[in-house]
Amino acid sequence: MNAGMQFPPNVLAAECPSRQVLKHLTSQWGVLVLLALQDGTQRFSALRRRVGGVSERMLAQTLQVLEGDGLVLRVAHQVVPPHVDYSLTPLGAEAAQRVADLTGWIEAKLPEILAAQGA
Amino acid sequence: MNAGMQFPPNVLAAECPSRQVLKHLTSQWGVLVLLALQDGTQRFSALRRRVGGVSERMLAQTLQVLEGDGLVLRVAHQVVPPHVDYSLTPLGAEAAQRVADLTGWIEAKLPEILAAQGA
DNA sequence: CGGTATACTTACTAAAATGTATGTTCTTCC
DNA sequence: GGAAGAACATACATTTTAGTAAGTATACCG
Repeated sequence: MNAGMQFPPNVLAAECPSRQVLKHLTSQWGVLVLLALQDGTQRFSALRRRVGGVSERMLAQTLQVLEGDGLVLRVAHQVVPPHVDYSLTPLGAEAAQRVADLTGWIEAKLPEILAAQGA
Repeated sequence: MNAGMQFPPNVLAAECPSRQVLKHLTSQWGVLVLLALQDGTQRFSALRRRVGGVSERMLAQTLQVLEGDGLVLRVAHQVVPPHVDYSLTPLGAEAAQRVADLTGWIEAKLPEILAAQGA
């Protein structure tokens, strides 16, 4: 439907829109937020505590991007002080699974990788 | 062994060394190079053509980082003009598989994601 | 009453990633 | 002879990403 789009999608092609999605999913904070959300619905401040080192600004931005891709669901309860719940959409859960596979592998193989770095 | 290291490794912890590896693997060009190398040994210029949009500078830098993590093997034949072969190490092949799972998923679900973006 | 917590936004700054252009060294092709 | 190709390194400019600080409205706790 789109002008620059090609079939099938191919991330190795510079102009393919999948490239943008890839960037979102593999962004530093995108990966970690997806991972954190695997534990279930959480609110902003809880996520911030869970994802080590993320700033409020980056967390907010990352959540907006992921929401824009349909991976994260944002539910704001109209109360004061604010209460907002974030969770994975079904699509987001699938993505989170692949991301978790990758991070899980890294954690498991870290000793080997660290050893290779030393060499 | 390392000072700041913790057990078990946890990417959600800001100080964990797995964070660095994650950044290497999920870097824009890191992902695509790993993917491209799944097709087997290739030389620099071939990789450059295969990975759409990568500059010589970025490709060289990315390959060095991946080599440093023990994921990519670099073999230089001492001839002129230069001939250098790049391939995945066994460790790199495992990583590439997870990365390919993720990118494969993105390519497959791209229509859904694009639809979500429109909404 | 003063401090804390909530979920952000906005403005400004700093750091990191990336691109562009150029040089290298020699060989093959027209 | 001049151009192109190989696999980079290096210097410089630009873009993207990220961090810091401050502001917002209100309610609860002591």
